Amino acid sequence: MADQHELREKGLRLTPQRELVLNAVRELGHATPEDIAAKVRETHPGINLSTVYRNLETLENVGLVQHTHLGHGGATYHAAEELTHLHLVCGDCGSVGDAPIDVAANFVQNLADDYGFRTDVTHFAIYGTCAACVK
Amino acid sequence: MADQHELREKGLRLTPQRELVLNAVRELGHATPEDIAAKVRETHPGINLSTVYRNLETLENVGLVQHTHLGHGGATYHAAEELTHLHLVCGDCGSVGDAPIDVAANFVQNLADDYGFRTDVTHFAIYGTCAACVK
DNA sequence: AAGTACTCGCAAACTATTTGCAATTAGTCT
DNA sequence: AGACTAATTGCAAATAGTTTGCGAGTACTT
Repeated sequence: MADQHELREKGLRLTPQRELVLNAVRELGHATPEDIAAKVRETHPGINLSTVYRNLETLENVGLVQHTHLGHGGATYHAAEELTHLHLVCGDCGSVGDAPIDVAANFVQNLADDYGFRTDVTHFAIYGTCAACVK
Repeated sequence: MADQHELREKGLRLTPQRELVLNAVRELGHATPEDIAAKVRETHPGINLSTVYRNLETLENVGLVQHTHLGHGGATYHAAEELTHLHLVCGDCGSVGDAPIDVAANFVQNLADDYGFRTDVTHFAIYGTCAACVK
């Protein structure tokens, strides 16, 4: 298992709980820690919420998952492989749409040229009003 | 006082506390509710933190202030008049830089054209690595 | 098979924010 | 100026989300 390799390199283990958390993140796409815990509990009811938090942190350090801020408060997690889109959060209806990173290419380039800032557009959501709510 | 007018229109009052909160937001630029409470307490020690929260909410409804998400968890508040720049948050050193909205004009236009999404670029921070930390 | 250090579950601690309620007060009316 | 009414305040307690200390358990190394 490839995941095991990423972990062992840093002296970490691939425990059943850790694997379950990772799989849940991969299945769910966008998910809060609570969502992930709920998913894992479907098959493994005993898992503790703090274990989910700790494993998300660990998996993020190793580079297997990443988190994004979609709204007020909670972060949501993604598998690192799937982080190829940015998030359009609608302030009116709360929906979360996706858009390919390309639409921001120009913007990212501007920031790099003018400010030397290397942007990660996927980390924070793009906030505004979706097409449905604009009308 | 112009502020009073905005408030009374909706049946709201301009109390000393509310005025202090608004002035603090204007002076501080970027500030968390805690920062604002601390500022207000310099001249008015008795003010309660929940009053600050309630007034920020009220002032936001009226349109005198707005909030932005700069980091994990906490929101930061700005006077509405000053919301003419976006925030570049560095994930390494935590610094917050500013950039004029213009650099995002192109990006915003893309989202409008392709997705009908009306973007508010100032609401969430732009996350990445600042020039100093890149090197 | 045994040892070591990483992990787990649990409960309690924390941080940030919100709410209920009784007392107070800004703005309106007379 | 004085009275009235609904908005607002302070306080304390509640809530939500996340983190931490600790003893028991266990994955991986040799």
